[in-house]
Amino acid sequence: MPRTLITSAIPYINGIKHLGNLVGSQLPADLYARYCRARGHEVMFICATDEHGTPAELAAAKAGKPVAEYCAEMWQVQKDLADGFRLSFDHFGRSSSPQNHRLTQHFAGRLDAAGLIDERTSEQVYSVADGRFLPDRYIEGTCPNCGFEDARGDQCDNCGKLLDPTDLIEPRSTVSGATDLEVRETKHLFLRQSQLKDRLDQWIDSQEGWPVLTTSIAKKWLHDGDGLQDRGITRDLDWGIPVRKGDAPWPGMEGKVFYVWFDAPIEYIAGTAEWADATGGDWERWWRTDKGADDVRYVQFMGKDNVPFHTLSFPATLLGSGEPWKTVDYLKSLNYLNYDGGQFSTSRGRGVFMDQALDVLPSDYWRWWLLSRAPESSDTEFTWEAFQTDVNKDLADVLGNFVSRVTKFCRSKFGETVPEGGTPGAPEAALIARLSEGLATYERHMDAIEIRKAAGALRALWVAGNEYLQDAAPWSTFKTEPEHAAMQIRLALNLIRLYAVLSRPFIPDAAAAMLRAMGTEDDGWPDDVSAALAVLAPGHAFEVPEVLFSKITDAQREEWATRFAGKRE
RNA sequence: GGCGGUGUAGCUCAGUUGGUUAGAGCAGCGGAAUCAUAAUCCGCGUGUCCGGGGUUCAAGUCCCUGCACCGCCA
Repeated sequence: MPRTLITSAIPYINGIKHLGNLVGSQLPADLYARYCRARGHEVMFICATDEHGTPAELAAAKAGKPVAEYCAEMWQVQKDLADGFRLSFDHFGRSSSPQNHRLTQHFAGRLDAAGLIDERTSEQVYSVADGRFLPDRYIEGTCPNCGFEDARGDQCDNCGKLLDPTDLIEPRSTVSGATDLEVRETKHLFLRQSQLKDRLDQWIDSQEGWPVLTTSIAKKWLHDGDGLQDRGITRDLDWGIPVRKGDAPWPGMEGKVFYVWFDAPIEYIAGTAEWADATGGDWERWWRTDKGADDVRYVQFMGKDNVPFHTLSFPATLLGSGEPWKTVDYLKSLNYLNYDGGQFSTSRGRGVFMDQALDVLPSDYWRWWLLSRAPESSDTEFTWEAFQTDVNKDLADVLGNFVSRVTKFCRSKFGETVPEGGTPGAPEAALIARLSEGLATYERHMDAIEIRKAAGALRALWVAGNEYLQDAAPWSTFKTEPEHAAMQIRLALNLIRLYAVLSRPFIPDAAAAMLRAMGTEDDGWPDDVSAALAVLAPGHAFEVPEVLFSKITDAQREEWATRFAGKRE
């Protein structure tokens, strides 16, 4: 049995994610996980919240809560939303877990033992009133270049000039507004990625068939300018994983934590360990090639902004450890989803956020639209007009109506059982041939994680059913040859079950409703279309389901377009 | 400023390693059917493939250059 390890980029703890974030990693990862399971793979699908760092601390402070409490609450919020979108994680972990503490410290210790860690001293701005060092962008002041009063320590938003925090006139902390800032020396650990440049380069060259987007980004970072830069992996913060060398203290690094980008990807492994601790499973057989993971295929999903960390930083950690860790085999990166001519904006509340989306429509609507229009080769655009017409057409008209017309016709002519009689002929053979070919196409695209193409292939299968029905015209044959009509409609009823099975990765709820209506639990992936279309035998009872997808009206569309146009607090 | 991406039918986008008359879905127009959520099915596209050079027997597909939009970085 093939074994597939799947991870989705882990969403930051701070706030609810929008649809662009969702379609960038979690949703396509879920599609693939569901597909692999349906094809009989042993699947481990891991996601988590990314909880460390300054933004989390500040968000907690704003909410008036201890950061640990804030994170625990927001984890639950994100978990519930993930459930709402039917994201089928085997485990949804937390980067703040004890497992991740242990593993992160372990990796740091190994990297140090391999001579890949440097201690370097630098100067950073310290806020006496806040009792902490401030990252550059949390310092504001007057721009020395243009006089803009709210320039940040890294750059002036008004004139665009790049700044050093010490350039600012009358600098202040954005955390507290304090002005008693001073420059202090501080020591940090650096991962010597530059030492691993050639190994990483080779490793990337050895990968087959990665998307151009992925390799071009990685190659750029490897070869651009002075090449791959060493990276600071610690910070002067309270909230995070304490710097330790494995189980031992790290002299001189007391009170410091690992940088969020060092510990976040390690949470993929730690999340699996969390799963193991919760279920009694074995996480090492997914991650250690010396302990059973050598036959695992590991696939990662992420937005394009995360590519450097997954092609370089995280592999540097794994390879640099000198231990036989499983590295990614295929990395699926996605572009951005834009919202109606601009970007989604968390701060301005522009666009649709996960909670709002579920508020407005069932998850299948979103899953289908986002996946079937996934931003694979370029950024893509969400508009309410497109969403309405696409969803109404694909889901309500083509698939939903097929289920309706078949079940209702059968009920009125034969009752709510699969009718018997009649003999399939050439049109039925042609349909099966066409479906077999279409199924192969669908599988090929899904195997390759070509999401839009897979959605198109699936839709084509739905269309094939409508075309068959149109040509077969059981409403017409029923008048003269009722047995022939019975055969035709029996085939059509079986098509509903087949569609449920094949569509399930995209629209799990609707698929479950279809199976329920067909009165069957047989959801096995079809090896043979002909056999799959004979599962529901004559005499088998079914029910006419509720309308699977009601249509989005113009009034709804207009209301939503207005509601989500922007300015949420 | 540096880097990367994008620019293909009204709209959203496909177009493999350059190779027959450039495609899909939606929208639009015409028709068939009436089982169905007025849903379905069939037919219909003379597009400067952003502009300009170049390489080639052959370029949307490679090279140079210009323009436009987007993003990232310092």
